[in-house]
Amino acid sequence: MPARSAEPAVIWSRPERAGRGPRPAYSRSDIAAVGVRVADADGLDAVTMRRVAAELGCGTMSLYNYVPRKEDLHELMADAVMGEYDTSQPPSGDWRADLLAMAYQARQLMHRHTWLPRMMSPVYGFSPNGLRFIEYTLSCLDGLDARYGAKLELIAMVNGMVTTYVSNELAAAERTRSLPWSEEREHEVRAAYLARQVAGGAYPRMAAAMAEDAGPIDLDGAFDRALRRVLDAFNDPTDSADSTDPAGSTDPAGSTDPADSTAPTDSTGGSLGVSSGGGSGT
Amino acid sequence: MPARSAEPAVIWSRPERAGRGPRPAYSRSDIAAVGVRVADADGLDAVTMRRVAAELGCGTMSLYNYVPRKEDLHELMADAVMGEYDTSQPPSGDWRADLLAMAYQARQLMHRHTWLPRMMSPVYGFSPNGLRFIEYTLSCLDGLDARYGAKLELIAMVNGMVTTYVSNELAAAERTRSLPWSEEREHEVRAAYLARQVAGGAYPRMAAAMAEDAGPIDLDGAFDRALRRVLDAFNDPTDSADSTDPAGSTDPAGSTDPADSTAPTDSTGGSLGVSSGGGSGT
DNA sequence: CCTAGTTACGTACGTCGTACGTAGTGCGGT
DNA sequence: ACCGCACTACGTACGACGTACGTAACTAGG
Repeated sequence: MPARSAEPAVIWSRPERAGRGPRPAYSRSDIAAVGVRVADADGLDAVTMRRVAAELGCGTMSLYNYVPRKEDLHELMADAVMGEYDTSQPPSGDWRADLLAMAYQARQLMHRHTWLPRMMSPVYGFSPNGLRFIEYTLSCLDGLDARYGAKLELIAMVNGMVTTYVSNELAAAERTRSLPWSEEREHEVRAAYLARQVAGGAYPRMAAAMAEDAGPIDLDGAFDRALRRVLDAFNDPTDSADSTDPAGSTDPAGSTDPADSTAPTDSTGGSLGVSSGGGSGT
Repeated sequence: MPARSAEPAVIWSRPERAGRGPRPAYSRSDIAAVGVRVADADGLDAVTMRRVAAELGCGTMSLYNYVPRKEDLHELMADAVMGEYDTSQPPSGDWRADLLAMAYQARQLMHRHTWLPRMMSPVYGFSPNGLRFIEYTLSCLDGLDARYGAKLELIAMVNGMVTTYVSNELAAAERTRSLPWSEEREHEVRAAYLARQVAGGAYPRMAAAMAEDAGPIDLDGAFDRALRRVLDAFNDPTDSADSTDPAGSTDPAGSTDPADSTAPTDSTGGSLGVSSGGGSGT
């Protein structure tokens, strides 16, 4: 990836329409819609500047007038699908129920747009529809006695769990299709490997797990219970140290890392939100 | 990405050393170590076949003798860092405490290798160290009366929560450094945008959140409590519908999606595990 | 010892994001 | 009115990337 020139701003901070030149031929939502359509149809990797520009009906480089970086295209897409959240119903007064309902909405959203979990990443800036989502979710939490920072963290955690859960679901679903070498062959090879490893006797429990008849685990139920528990955990601050205690309870060790347990400061930013990019490091 | 030729197998199913030709100059762990080193130093995106081959001391295409696809390189890397799990201590007998300890180990692991969360994805096949990790964690759960499928799901859920949590942590940490345009400028622009949005009055709660003095939220504590709750949730199957009930309780709606609430079958595969790739779609 | 299968690796193709230059366009200020 | 400039449009091109392919060297099993 070549060096970036300038222009720090998140895309939302630049106006969609500049005053001076000829009027833009396309709107942001046009572009976002194309991106979403391509991603839905052929996967996130198919969303290239060239492809989107072509489907939009313009030259590749013209797209850069609207979207300075590909990352911004992703942000547009994420914002677009977050517009699908239904925030019309007023909060019921039961914040647990409302948050759970939002979680299920998120799950459906990710089912409709399976590329969404891949770009779920906490990001500093919030998109318009992201703000709308957060504001609504916060309104669901009005009955919860906590600081907004904590509420945002709760929302982030719930969103993260949904992402985790849906990722598992989707991975299981994807596995059954879209193998170039037929599902059986793939399964066969992997199962053979696993069986060989397990046959050594080093992994008796894994062996038992494989042998287990695997009646349909109530995945939905498990997810539901876990979610409710997390929600409850933010309500009453009872038992922290239940009875027993692990090696280190609240924050064991943590020495050799950079940026270890430091600084949960600045609670408003970086809590949740959908966006892309995801810093590589350095 | 060009078309793939053949060879379905996961990398672990091919022997490291073939009998016939000259002896390979490097081992898998050599390669994995280089990949990890590069990723730790310069981010996951810096892990290219060329770079790794160069640092390894061989031509680019020679690397393909060891690693048929870049994805497999990632798998090698993931396996390598999963080898850092300490599974030497026998389970204490308190599975909650043990699982919590493993969660903290995972957190530290992701702090040491910040690229790890990005390739955390449930995958069908398990790497050697992944198997070791799962086997050990399952042994921690010996005292839990549940099917192995459920236990694997629990492990997956905990891992997912850790990933979510650490991703949040890292995003907050990364935000403060590694901006090409100086931190202040970035913050300034984003804050300006956010303030402008919020100033409209459409997002009163977000405004309040921003105005909040943001004393240090007990992020660690919140995570710890949430984790413990989830763990407890898998123990006693009491309250599903606590008192109130959201719009849809166990599985609301779910209509327009492909692969909606179907099929949690096959519990042994696709539960957890570290790997890369992550299907794009289609 | 032979030969078949491996390792080593340079070259090359197709793709990507995107910097840059040029030409055309229409609004804002005078 | 008009003029200038900021904007749009977009072709070309560069430097990555993953990796297919062909060739030369090598070594273990027959």
